[in-house]
Amino acid sequence: MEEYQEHSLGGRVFQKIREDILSGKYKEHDELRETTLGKELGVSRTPVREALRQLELEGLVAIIPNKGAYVTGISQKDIKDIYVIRSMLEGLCARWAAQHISGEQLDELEEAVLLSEFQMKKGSGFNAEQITSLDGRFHTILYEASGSRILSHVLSDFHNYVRAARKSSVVSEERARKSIREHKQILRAIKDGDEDLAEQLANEHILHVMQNLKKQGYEEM
Amino acid sequence: MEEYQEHSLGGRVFQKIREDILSGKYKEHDELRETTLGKELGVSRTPVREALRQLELEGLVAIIPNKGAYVTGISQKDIKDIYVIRSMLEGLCARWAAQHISGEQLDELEEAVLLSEFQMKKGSGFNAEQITSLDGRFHTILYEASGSRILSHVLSDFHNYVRAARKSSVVSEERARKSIREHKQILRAIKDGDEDLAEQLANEHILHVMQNLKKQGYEEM
DNA sequence: TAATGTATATGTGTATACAATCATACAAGA
DNA sequence: TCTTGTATGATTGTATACACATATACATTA
Repeated sequence: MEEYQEHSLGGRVFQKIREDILSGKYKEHDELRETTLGKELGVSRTPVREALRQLELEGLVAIIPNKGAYVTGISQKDIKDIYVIRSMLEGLCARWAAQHISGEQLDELEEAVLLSEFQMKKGSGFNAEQITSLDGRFHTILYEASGSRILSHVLSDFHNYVRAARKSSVVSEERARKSIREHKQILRAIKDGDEDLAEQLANEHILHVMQNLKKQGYEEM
Repeated sequence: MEEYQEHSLGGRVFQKIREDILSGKYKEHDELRETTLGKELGVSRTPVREALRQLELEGLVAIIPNKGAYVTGISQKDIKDIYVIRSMLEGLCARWAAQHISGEQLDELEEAVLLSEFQMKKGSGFNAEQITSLDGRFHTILYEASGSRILSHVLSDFHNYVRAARKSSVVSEERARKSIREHKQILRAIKDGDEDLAEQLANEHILHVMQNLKKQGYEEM
């Protein structure tokens, strides 16, 4: 389904601009000119336009007809709101996953957790990049396991939104360890088919991530 | 922010195609050819392409590179899922609204409720169109009153998604009456600043809408 | 007959051209 | 000086042209 985003120019332009907005390269109220962006990325206006229209739908860009496209960006409050919403929906997701998950998906979840533990135990290095990626993997599998296209879609969107924030979230090795432990508990509950526990744990897991984020200098939210 | 959607060709094409998918004119797995759509709507391929890319992001269309765009549509299960998710988020929304709502927004909510009651009491006619519109208005104001751009965005999206379903939802005059009464109670709780009650009532309100939907022949979900 | 290669047609992907709109600068008049 | 009108440039909106990918039909060959 997301093939397009990877293979086409327009898709890559979309991802690139989104990345640049989320990472802070383009700041609030910056004007995004089609020709300029096109030149920077080495493409014509057409794919840039398509990307900007998509970004508007995502709420990262505001388009004023016949005038221009302006960065809306994402504030600290937005991130906080997303985590609150996510905590509720990840709970629901875990509950549904406990009902619907397939054997194969269970295996994939196990693998993600085991790989995470392996990466941690490998000690010394503590590859934040890898840990973040595996964390994303765990959640993505969980989304699909919910059996709900809609829920998966929303949660994936949010996940993307806060990716920038998440990078700084797992840098703490201590938090990473706890996070993996929590993943393990969620997995256990889902395996046991304990919906209530799975929901509660997943809910708390996100709240913990949020609390950790606050500690790391996002307290102005 | 949504100016673009109204004034530009691309925006209107987007809305038109979305409407046609949600209303069932285009069915699951139908292929949407750019040239064909362009001819039908009297525009060139360019705005059609932009619209299709946006629809892909919304999940209503799947694009396979160099092949075509296919309708994904929205199943009964999708609608059911949306209502479950909405019931949680509308609860959260009402809670936040109870905290943040402005005097002006309170007035607008009151007005929406009063107009609804007026429409109902006018008896005889029972303008479903009007009632549905006012229901949408009530919720939209509530979304904004939450003070959360993110939450408002998500809920608006869902609202749009199930608009087709909603039309058949309020046709029952009895349900319309109850719905308005529930709106009134939610408004009261928000006015009193009773967050817990507002959340609970809004939550139940959506569940009631869903139950009503089931009664009306969506039981295969 | 079945399999494979080639030609052709259809549709998408991207670039470019042209039209419409908006912003700015500057000049004329009150 | 301030306002208003006009010209000019820049930028977006839309249409079209061309390049590329894919599917289908048909011919060729084993």
